Parts: sequence; C-alpha cells; structure tokens
Amino acid sequence: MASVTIRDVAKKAGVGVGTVSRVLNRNPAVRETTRRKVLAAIEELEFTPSPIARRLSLGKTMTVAVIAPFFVRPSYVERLRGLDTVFAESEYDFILYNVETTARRDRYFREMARSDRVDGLLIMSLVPTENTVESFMNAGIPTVLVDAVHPRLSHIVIDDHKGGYKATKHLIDLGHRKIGYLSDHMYENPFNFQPVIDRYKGYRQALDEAEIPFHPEYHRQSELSRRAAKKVAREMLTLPDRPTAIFAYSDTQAFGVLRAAEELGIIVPEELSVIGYDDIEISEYLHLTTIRQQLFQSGVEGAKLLLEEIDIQHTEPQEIVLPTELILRKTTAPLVSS
Amino acid sequence: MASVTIRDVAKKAGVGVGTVSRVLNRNPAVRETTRRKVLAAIEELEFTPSPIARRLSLGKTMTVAVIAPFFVRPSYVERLRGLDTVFAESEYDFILYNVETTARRDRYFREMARSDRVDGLLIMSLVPTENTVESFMNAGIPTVLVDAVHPRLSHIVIDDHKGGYKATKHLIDLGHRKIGYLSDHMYENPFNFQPVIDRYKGYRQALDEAEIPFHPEYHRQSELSRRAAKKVAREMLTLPDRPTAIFAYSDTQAFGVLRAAEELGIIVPEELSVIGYDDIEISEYLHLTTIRQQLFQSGVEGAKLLLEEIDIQHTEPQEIVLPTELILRKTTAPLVSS
DNA sequence: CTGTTAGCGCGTTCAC
DNA sequence: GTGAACGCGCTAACAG
Repeated sequence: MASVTIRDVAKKAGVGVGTVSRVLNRNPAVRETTRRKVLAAIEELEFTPSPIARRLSLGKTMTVAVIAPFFVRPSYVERLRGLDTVFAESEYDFILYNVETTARRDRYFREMARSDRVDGLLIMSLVPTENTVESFMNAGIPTVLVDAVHPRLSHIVIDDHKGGYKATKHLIDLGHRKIGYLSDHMYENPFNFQPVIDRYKGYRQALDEAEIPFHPEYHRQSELSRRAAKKVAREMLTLPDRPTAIFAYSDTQAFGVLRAAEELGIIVPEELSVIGYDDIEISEYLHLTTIRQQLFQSGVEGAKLLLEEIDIQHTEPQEIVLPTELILRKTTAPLVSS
Repeated sequence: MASVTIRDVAKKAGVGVGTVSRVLNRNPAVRETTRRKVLAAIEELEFTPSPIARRLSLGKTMTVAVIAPFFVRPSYVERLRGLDTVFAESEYDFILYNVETTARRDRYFREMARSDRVDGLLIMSLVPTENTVESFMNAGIPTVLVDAVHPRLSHIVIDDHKGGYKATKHLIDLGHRKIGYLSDHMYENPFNFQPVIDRYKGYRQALDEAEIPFHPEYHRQSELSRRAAKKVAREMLTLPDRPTAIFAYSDTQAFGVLRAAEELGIIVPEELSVIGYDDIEISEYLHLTTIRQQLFQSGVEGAKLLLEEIDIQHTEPQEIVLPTELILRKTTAPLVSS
C-alpha cells in the first residue's frame, strides 16, 4: 500500500535521494560502489519509481497519443504493430485513440492540443485542419502523420499514386484494355483519406499513358468490406461489355470481386484478372496478386520520427515515402483474345 | 506555452489558491461572488488544470492499463475493439502494453503493481502468479482478467472446454471416429494459456463419451500460424490410417489443414471434415465450419467490470462465462464409409 | 562524486 | 468562507 519511495531507498542505502535519482537516470557521475549499494537497496525494497511524480518533475508525460481510425482493420493493425515495436523499446507509453467518426476525431484533436497531456502525437491516415495544426504547434506538441500528408508536419506515406499505377500497368502489360477499378468511396470520404485519391490517380495515369480511354462504367466504388465489394463487382461484371481485369482498392474488396466472379461463373484468371492492394496476411493463402505496402515499416518509421522530434525540438518537417511492390500470384493472367 | 497555473489564477482573482482549487472541484463552500471572480480569471487566462499534477496529488491517473499478448492476432484485435468501445465512453484512457515474451510480461506486471501508475488493470489471456496478484491487491489496483482465470480476481472467460467439446461432438455426430486434433502447443506453453488446456479437455471428453479411444497420433501440435499448421497437418494426413476429420485449435490453423489436404489431393469435406475455432472474419468467406467465440463481447464485459471495480472498491471477484456457438458451413460433412 | 534543497502544480488540511 | 502552508515522489541545481 504505502508505496516505497526514493527516500526509503536512499535511507536504506545510506545515501541521499539525489544519488538514488542519479542511478535511476543512469547519470554516469556516480561511483560504481555506491551505485551498487543503491541498486541493492532498490532490489531489496522492490522499489519502482513513480512515473507520475517523475512526470510532474520533468514536465513531461512520457506518453504519446496514437490517433487512428478503425484500428481493427488489418492494415492498421500492421501499422500499430510497427509502432509498438519502437515505443516498447523506448521509455514512452502510448495511448491508443480509436476514431470511428469525425466527431470523435475532432474531439481527440482538441483534447490533445494541451501542452501537458502528451509529449507527442502520432496521427494515422487523418489529416488535421490548418487550425488544428496551429494549435498543436502553439502547444509545442511534436506531431507526425502516418499515411497522411500535411506540409507543416513530418509525415511518412506510402507512394499510393505509384502503387495504383503499378497495379494498373501490370494489367495493361498483360494485354488488358478493359480495366475496371473498384475503389473506396471517393466523394463520401468524410475523413479525406488521401490514398483513395492517389490510387485513383495512378489508375488514371496508367490508362492515359497506354492511351486507353477512361470508361466511367468501369470505375465503381464500395466501402471496404467484402460484401459491399461483391455487390458492386457484380454490377461491373454484368455489364454488356464487361471488363477483363479489375483492380481493387484493397485486398478485402478484391476477395469480394473474386466471389462475385465465382458466383457468375467467370473463371479467374482465365476470363478475369484481379489484383488487390495491401497484401494482408490471408492474401498469400488465397493466391491473390496484389500490391504490397510496407505497413509495418510505416509504423516503425513513424514512431522513430516522432521520438526524434520529441528529442530535438524544432526540426524541419520530414517526409518519408515508402515504395510499394507488385506481388505476382495467381489471380492475374495475360488476356486471351476470345 | 508557459503553462498558466492555479497560482496565476489566484493572483488574478485576488484570492488564494485553495479557493481556486475549490471552485475547480465544485466545492459548494465558496461564495457565489468569489466563485464568479475566479471563473472569470480562469476564462481570461485560458487556464486548464494540469492533469499530471492533479494525478500526483489525487493519486488517480485516469488511465487503465491493458496488458495483452500478441495483440495483432485477429482474436485479440476483436477483444480490444470491445474494450475500446467501453473505455472511449468513459473518462479513462487506456494504455496498451503488448507482451510477446515472458520477460516483457513480468516487467509489466511489476511496473503496474504501483498504486499510482494506473487506476486499473485489464489483463488478457495471461494469468498472473500468486505473488503478482498479491502485489496488485496490496497496491489496491482493481484488476480484471479476460480470457484467463484466477480465483481472487474478477474474470471473464469463454467456455473453451465446452467449445472444444462442441467441435468434437459435431464431428462425432457426423459419424466420424478417427478425429484428429491440431492443437496449439500444450507443453511449450510459456504463457500457460488456459484455452489450450480447456479445448483439449473438451476434445477428450467428447471422445470418451462416445467411447472412442484417444489416439496419440491424432493429437498434434503446432504454433498458431497457417504455415506451421499445414506442415503438421500433412504429417497427420499421411498417416497409414489417417483421420477422417480434424478439429483445429484456431481458424488460422484450420486454413493450414485445408491447404495440406488440398496439396495431398484430399477432398474437403467429402474425404475430410475440418472444423476451426474463433470464427474470424475471413472464415465465412472460406466457408469454414467453426466454433464462434464472443470475442468482442468479452472485451466489452471486461472493460465494464473493470470500470465497476474502480468505482466501488472491494467487490467480490466476479466470474462471467461467455458461451460458444457452432457455426455450420461447408468444411464438415457426414462420414461416408468407403 | 554526493548530500541538500527548492521546485513541479495541484488538493487538502489547518487556522483565521 | 477563505488564505497559507504542507505534501505527493521525483529531478535538478547548488553546495560541499
């Protein structure tokens, strides 16, 4: 109950509290022998320093906030895992704020903009408004974005433009010209997710370069679920002149496409090529050709960047762009002219 | 920047800090007029009390710790989501401590056993030792277990014994008698995961009741990955007298079994029935018959219980048992005698 | 090198 | 009712 304090340790070791504090903080200016004594006392008393007192004294909270939408989605989980490996090795704890609505997001942004709540902010996939950024800066809170961009904030992003391009180009190289794109919602996109825009642009660019006219019927949108994707894919695949290849915004949606094809008796990849995006774990099992993102790595880099900025204040915003990679499996094949 | 403190407010309002503190804490023993003055000063100075100082003084942190192993596994993610929905509505934040090694676990347990670190502890799947429990109690830290059992701690568990029984019984009811069980590691089980034991017991009990002798060759173990499961399943399926049905400890492992069968040219479910456990999201897509656990709900209940115990100290340990449910899909079928 | 002391910002006694 | 002083446990600055 009565927690053992630094004072008890000092007494037991026959030294002053300052010394105990010094060994606790690895201050080299302590003689080895006394260091030993202190350590022994700590051991014996089972002393653990009170983080709160430490924080008050330091004026630091030793915690960072991670604000992420829909953290249960596989891609976010991977990123979180990346964060975790870095933070776990640091002396910072992280508090996870899950946002599922814009109201929730705005509330969190407001709450975090108080200088002594957290030492740093890691925001995933969400882009704060100008005002919000301003408030973070005023409060002097280092902030880094993962999977989102803001000119005044360090951010680490995946090159989704090129990713979308690669996926589409792969299909084109296979001889396809009727290429569908099953996207996330682009206009009802309350969080303004950037990748939604970028992948689409990549798709368009690849089309343009190959001089394939954009066919609005081939661009459909659905939410990020298999079920919704299946429904929309079905529409696309029952078009009079249906696409011979489909690029899906996410692997999850690609599975919906595959299922729709199966139900319509369309053979993949002979009659329809399908490529996804993400390379989530199950995709390998299902032989899905896809674009792999460095999800885990993006978490790692984001966490590192944040720790760095907490350390050395006032750095220039950095940008790290992670590449994507085409993973060839069995759901895409050359177009056979029928 | 230079945080404005309660003292500044006091000075500005021409009162003592005590008074400011009182209005902050809605202490009624303050004259309305002075209350007004103080409020005005607070407003003007844009004063917000420092949570840290508050914590130190109050001895409450307004945060709870969630200690979970391998939080990236689908089943944990679901549970976390359950926790999140409850905590997000409360005034408590949660700090996630991911443990991947026993050393990490022990460190966290030790650190948390301080009365001023967190207000509550939610431990997933890990069972603390007697000493650890003792230290939590001494520190007066409300603790609840999810997916783990300890007599002196409130816990919420899933009835894995019955779950294992149900799975096996289902296979038996289908006419199978050569029933393999692909388990998680039971002996190299550093975390002493309880479900590992319970499901196995359920398996054995169902066998016993049907008077099917236990066949050690049919009980194999692998880690919780598809790849490992496939390898071990392969061994089981190339036995001279191979099982006609396999119960897998997790859906992930069940997928490994399915893949092994596919590679060996064994048709599911005609020649081999497979049942999993968990009912993770992808299982429906893959038509896997499985045992569904109330993962999300277990998180919700755990969080509620913890909040309750933080509120009303000294409650009797409670136990909540969540049932499982057999989800019939297409990977199990009646035994056809060949 | 090490002991001592003054804060860190707030809540909480006490006297007044 | 209200102000002043003290304590929470620790770090940092300053003597020695």
